[in-house]
Amino acid sequence: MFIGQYEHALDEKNRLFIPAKFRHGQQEFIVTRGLESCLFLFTKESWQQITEKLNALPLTKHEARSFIRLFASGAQDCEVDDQGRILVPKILKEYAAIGKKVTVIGVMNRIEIWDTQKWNKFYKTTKPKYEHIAEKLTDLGI
Amino acid sequence: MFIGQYEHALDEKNRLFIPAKFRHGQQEFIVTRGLESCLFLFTKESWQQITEKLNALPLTKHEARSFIRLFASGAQDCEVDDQGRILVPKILKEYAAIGKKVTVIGVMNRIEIWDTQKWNKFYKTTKPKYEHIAEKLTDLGI
DNA sequence: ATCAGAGTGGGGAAAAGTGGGGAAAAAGAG
DNA sequence: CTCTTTTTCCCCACTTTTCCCCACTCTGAT
Repeated sequence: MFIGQYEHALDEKNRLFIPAKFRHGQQEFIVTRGLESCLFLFTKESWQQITEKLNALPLTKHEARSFIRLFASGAQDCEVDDQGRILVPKILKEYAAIGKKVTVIGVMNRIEIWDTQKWNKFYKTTKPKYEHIAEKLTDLGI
Repeated sequence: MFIGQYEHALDEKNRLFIPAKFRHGQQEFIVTRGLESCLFLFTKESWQQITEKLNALPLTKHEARSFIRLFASGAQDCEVDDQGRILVPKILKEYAAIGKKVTVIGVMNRIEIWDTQKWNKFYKTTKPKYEHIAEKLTDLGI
């Protein structure tokens, strides 16, 4: 279960540090195009689960096929080096419009990689909604 | 069940003492961004319950994705050290604008961490309302 | 007075995080 | 196919943060 938020810099060699709390032993991740122009990072296990779910989708639908195409074509293996970093593929870096400053967040079964500016913007606009839903949760006795 | 109010200082290493009455055995908590810019501290068990309820919430896909993103990104594991302290993550410290003096309160199934100044302000403005609501409750036989 | 548990503070080792050099491998040009 | 350029990877050196441990104070109970 990945949770938390971290800021890291992408160095000139496009290497990104993966926080120690996200690694716990994992030597390898799968990166792919995410939603809202961020990148998704999966462990091998959760990648497996997702592809299984995708395969269960009604493939006759044109939309589903297109989605899987983009999802799979953007995916790539990422090895973690001895310093705990991965190399961000150029294509995905461009897709997510990642600059020098990067925000890495844990979202339960996946890790997301955001350009820090974009993340801040997303955070700002989504926060009011968040508080609204959070109030609902506390009303439910949480 | 957490009740009570305590004041503690955050030391230079951002460590916060958790009152003994809040610990009873717990070696680990989950901290998250709370409402009214304080921090929530959950036990692992109630965290589990929350994530389960989250999945049951009737939200549109996009809403759910955004909410889980904010919720998970604001959360973090906190181990209690041998002295009964946790390390407050920098990002969350900034979020709650916590200074040197901290007020820790028990709110039933969660603990809340407030900057003492903020807490006092909140307390002052809410107290009259509290008495008002309390009167209503006594009408109900409580 | 003594003791035990609660609460504070700090030193120092270990781990996390950062940056860069240079070899090996891959890609592109002629 | 060969040579050059770029990309990838492995290694080393360094800074910062986190964690573990010890020592101390304070308060209340016996």
